[in-house]
Amino acid sequence: MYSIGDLSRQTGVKVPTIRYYEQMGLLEAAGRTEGNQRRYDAAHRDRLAFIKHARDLGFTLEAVRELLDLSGHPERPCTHADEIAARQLDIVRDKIARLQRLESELSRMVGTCHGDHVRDCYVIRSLANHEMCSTDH
Amino acid sequence: MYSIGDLSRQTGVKVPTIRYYEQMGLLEAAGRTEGNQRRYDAAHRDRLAFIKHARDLGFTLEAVRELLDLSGHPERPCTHADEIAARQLDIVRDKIARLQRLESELSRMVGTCHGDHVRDCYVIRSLANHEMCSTDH
DNA sequence: CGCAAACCTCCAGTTTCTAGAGATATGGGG
DNA sequence: CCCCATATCTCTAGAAACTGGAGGTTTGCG
Repeated sequence: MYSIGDLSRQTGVKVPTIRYYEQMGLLEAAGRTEGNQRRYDAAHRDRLAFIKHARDLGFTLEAVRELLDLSGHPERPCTHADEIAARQLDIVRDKIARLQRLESELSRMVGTCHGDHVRDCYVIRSLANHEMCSTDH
Repeated sequence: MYSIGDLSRQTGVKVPTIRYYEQMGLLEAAGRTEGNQRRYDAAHRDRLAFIKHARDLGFTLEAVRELLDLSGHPERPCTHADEIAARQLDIVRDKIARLQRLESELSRMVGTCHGDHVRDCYVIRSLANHEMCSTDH
């Protein structure tokens, strides 16, 4: 039996976040001690590790909820889980592409401050003037 | 003189967001008509375009505030603006790196569903079992 | 047994908007 | 000159996913 702090240390999920997940119905409410403190078992820990892992991968809580639901029904076909992951992959790829465009624009800005004054500053000027951008955003 | 809707169309910033920026002190409060509607001029439009551009580049409103402040003082040295942009570039590069790790893990998940049932599903299994990951996160 | 650390609940704040309700203003057509 | 659709006004609440604090109770070690 683990306390909420034990669970937090084992999974890397902060204590208030664990309570938040319980409140959101993602993590089953734990049993309590006589003094009303939560006590968890290994099943709770595994489920929380699953949630943490999925969150680290950028899944929304809504997607995590679906995934958890699926994992509780091993007899169902797994196309749906694959779909969720594929959707998430699309999102991640899109984010990467957009960030790379920003990166190129920002790196052109940085270190190009030759003038001593803001009036000549490339950073400020290129923010004020969208025509200086090569990419669209 | 532009109405708030004109300004919105010209800059691509939604109407409630313009009001929000005014409330946050990023955009100077516009003059009003007799009937209490906001009326903007070209200076407002340029400033809002600046904000929009910086937000698109991922700067926080706090950073935008600093940048705007700097751009209002052309006589100051521009090292600070360069620093802000450099910090942002670091953040963007870090995000890209982390997203690329996620991308490789997700792409290993997707399309590997050979079993028909969730019990055999790679997506679910790899979420439940962190040891299947090659990268750290 | 004493006491510090951990735990409890409840509520507010974070960030950056976005959306709705209910009321008023504007501007073009008849 | 009036009508009416559309735009605008203010105010408030909600979204997402937590995070932090206040004020009070429980645990467990020495």
